[in-house]
Amino acid sequence: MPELPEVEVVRRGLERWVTGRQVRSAQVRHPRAVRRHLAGSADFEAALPGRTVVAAHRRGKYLWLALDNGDAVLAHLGMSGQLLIRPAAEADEPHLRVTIDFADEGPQLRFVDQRTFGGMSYERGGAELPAPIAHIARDPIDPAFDEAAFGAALRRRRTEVKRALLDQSLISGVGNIYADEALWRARVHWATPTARLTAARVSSLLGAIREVMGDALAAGGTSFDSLYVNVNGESGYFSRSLAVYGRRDQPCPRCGRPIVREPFMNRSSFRCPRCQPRPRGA
DNA sequence: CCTGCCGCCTGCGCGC
DNA sequence: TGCGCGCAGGCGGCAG
Repeated sequence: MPELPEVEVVRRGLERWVTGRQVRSAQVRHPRAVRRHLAGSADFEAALPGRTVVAAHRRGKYLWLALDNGDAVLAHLGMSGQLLIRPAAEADEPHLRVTIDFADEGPQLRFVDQRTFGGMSYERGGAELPAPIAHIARDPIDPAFDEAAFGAALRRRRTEVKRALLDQSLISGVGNIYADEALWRARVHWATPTARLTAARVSSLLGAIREVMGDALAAGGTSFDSLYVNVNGESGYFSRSLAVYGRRDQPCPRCGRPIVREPFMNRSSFRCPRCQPRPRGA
């Protein structure tokens, strides 16, 4: 379940191992992996040869490789996606979806994705910011993130705070795990109406989001310093330090009360019933 | 425009 | 043992 910190680790890996290299060929191994590329697999494969990767960018959970002609390769890891750097001679992974080879005959870039919620597309003119993600808000560790504008927009919403945190057009990069962790750190109940949040509470919540992501990034930052780029949310490097997510019936690290799991949008929310009491009327 | 909800996918773990 | 089901969940698209 890659969220912002995991995706940023992948971006750094791509920056290190792929920028400056010229593509020789691209192979789509499973058409669903390029379903967002409306022109189809053959068009995706034809667009890449000869192009040189000039940068690796990220916004929220989206990644893109800027190319020397102003175009870009856009990628989203979805639930289970991985971008791997592997020698061409290495055996295929069971869920290998896309392969990109380079003219230098060095290691390939492979997109592996078990559940195929993720995917890639070739975006003409997308080097700066690919059109399909123009609606994605800046993320909380982006220097250009506008805290005041975020607070105002958040409090204008007529919804619950966790729904708002998961809305990538309001703030990007936050998924179910870090939403629960940040809400716990800020002692906010997931169902708190956004309209009822004070500016101070929004500021504290944003601080908690940055903190939990910063911790994750620090923990994960060591795993890309080798010949591979890897994301694996399930066995993730950060899962050990989670306070509430997935910890039903286990003691709250702060007060010891058992963590509760509650249904939320056909999924789950985890919280401490003492530190994060349900707001009146919610 | 705004908000809420569905369905896409696959593997795993559980209960019967 | 084996089967079926619930669960994991980001996000585009659509309904109201």
